[in-house]
Amino acid sequence: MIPKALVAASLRPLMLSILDHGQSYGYAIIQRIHDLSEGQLKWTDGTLYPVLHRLEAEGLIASTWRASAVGRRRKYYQLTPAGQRALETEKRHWLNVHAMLLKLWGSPPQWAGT
Amino acid sequence: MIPKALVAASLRPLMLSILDHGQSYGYAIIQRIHDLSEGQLKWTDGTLYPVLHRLEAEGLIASTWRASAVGRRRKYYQLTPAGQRALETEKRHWLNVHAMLLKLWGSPPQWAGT
DNA sequence: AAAAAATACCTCGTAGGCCGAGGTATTCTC
DNA sequence: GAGAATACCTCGGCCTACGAGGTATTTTTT
Repeated sequence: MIPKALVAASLRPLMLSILDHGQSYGYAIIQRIHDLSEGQLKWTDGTLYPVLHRLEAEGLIASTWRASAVGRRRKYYQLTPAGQRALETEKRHWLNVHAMLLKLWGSPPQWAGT
Repeated sequence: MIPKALVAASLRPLMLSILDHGQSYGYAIIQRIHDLSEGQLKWTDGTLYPVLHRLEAEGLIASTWRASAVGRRRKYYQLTPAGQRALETEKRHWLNVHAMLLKLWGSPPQWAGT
């Protein structure tokens, strides 16, 4: 199971990235995450909704209630321009840290080969 | 500045990876992180030591006090075999999440090119 | 047409962890 | 021997994931 801290760190970038592909709503996002991770990562709605609300409060996403063909109405979220910019920033930060890890993983440990 | 959650998520993998290159001690590790990140990431000792203690309590690293040529004595930490395995697990988890992000970043958003 | 199930959203409390502030011990410098 | 530098440690406040419990609407079952 993916550690809590890593879940926390990937929540925002994943959310913003998913919405960058088009508007979506709570349950669909949970499903999307589950699929993308091939079952490794499971968000619950208790995790998801607070994040959505926080992102909306920050102006990074905007919501609209809309009826669907089936089932009850859904609250669709979509990226705002600020959200697009935030996504770029999140990307940069993630890649920064990723680069650090690659540096460490790339060169073998001191005692390798002896 | 790197977001708190991302700092938290990278703490353990970075720590284990650094020690995988050879034993080290608190202040040196802080310095190493600072260098690796090119100034992006700054750990404080208030962050570092609790993590080191936790890792030691989990048996992933082991410590030995040793005098140095200059300054006061230092507590050197090194990876245990369990730590090596934990590093591999951390790596796997990180790469899992990284793969999810790449999937999302790799294919362009729906409306791209229109 | 009730009752039950399914879909979809929301919120609170607990627990866990970062990290600023404050503290100790040792060595070096003047 | 006073002060600075090095190195380690700890406490408390704050933030956040998420399980449990809750509401509203639609669909299915009997």
